[in-house]
Amino acid sequence: MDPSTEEKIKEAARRLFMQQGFEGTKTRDIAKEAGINLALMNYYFRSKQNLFDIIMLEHMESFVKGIAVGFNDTSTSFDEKIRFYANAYIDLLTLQPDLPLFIMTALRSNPALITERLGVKKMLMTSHFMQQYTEAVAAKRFAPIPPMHFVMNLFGLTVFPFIARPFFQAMSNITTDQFNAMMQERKQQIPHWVHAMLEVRP
Amino acid sequence: MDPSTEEKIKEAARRLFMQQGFEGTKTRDIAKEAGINLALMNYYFRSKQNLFDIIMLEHMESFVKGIAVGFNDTSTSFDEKIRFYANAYIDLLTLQPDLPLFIMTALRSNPALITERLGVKKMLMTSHFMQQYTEAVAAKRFAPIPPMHFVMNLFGLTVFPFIARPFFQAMSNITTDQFNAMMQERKQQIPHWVHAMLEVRP
DNA sequence: CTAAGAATTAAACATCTGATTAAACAAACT
DNA sequence: AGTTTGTTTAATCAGATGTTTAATTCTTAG
Repeated sequence: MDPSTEEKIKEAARRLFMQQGFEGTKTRDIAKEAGINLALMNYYFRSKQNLFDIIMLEHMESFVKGIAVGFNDTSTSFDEKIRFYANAYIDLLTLQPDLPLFIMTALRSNPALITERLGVKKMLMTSHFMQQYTEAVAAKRFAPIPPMHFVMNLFGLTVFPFIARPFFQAMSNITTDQFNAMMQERKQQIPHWVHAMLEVRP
Repeated sequence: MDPSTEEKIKEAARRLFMQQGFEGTKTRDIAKEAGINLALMNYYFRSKQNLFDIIMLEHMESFVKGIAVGFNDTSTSFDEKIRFYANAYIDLLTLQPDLPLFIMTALRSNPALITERLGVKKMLMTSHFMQQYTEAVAAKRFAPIPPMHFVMNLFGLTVFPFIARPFFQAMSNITTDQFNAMMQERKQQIPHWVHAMLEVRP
């Protein structure tokens, strides 16, 4: 069955907003991409801004949830959580490589979005994963790296290659397939690298 | 002495393009921010696109040069180069925190820019720094991490916190001053972390 | 079947936007 | 002085852009 008009608009808008941003995407582009009449965008979503907000919030949720999935599973070890995270998140980003840049650009013009709508702080900083981390630091099994630095490192190792992909592709002349293959390798390596950092003695 | 009209336009455009992107910045915004008549933008720079290209290339140069400065100094050791890089680059990004997002957004819509205009590959991948790296790997002093993964890790640890700053600030409720203080700490830590990763045995 | 409601369309609208023009003004030169 | 060259200004233009309207077509409940 064909997707509904409403869904066709959303799909087209997702693609275009993701690639070209809010101002770079024109209502007529959305209509053309969705194969619908221009007026239907306003009929179903009232305004371009409203459509953008809806899509933005959905993406932000999947971006944050994509990180946090598995972080509150009390049955897994710290190492298992890192392995699970790297796997799941690199899969997500391989399917939606423009997601981080889209989110960060939107947050630049409206930093309050993430504070208001989502319990990011609670979801991540008070997660079982971070509890395990701080316990291990307290027990001196890990180097005393402040939690926020640790989180920056973990996310940076995972997300940054996708944000700077054009840059890295220019540096190494690799195809997108080869790039994706590298990201698969990182699934295995990131847990090792993170583990090594946690052994650092001050 | 007052900056020239041409320079006033450039300064205003730099600020606005950086914060709001190309389409988000209107020619009338630039004129107002620069305190000049609307027509002068076209008089000095012919078109908004041309002005953007000029600014973009300047920023891209400082972004890439900012990385590569010190990478070809044959008198310094590998460790010294990493320490120098972390220091210099975090200083640069503290002064221009929106630079990476600006560059990456522009590269998304025009990935060829970086290939055409700048010898990134040569500047980084064939640098003295990377030679030292591959030699150390060959001599089994470092773990056999492919150079591109190593570069992704090094840049990711440095640049990603600036790109995702709104995200991290929401997570930890810190002020911009506190964030900058954390970045200063990373100057010291990143060399240690990178070093630890290079000890990983497969 | 048919009337009411929902969905779709082409056209129009008001405003915005990048760029140009012609005139006014200023500075430098002879 | 007057002339030329470069700079600035207000007004204007043509096209783009987000949204609305009124008419038309499609669906569906009675």
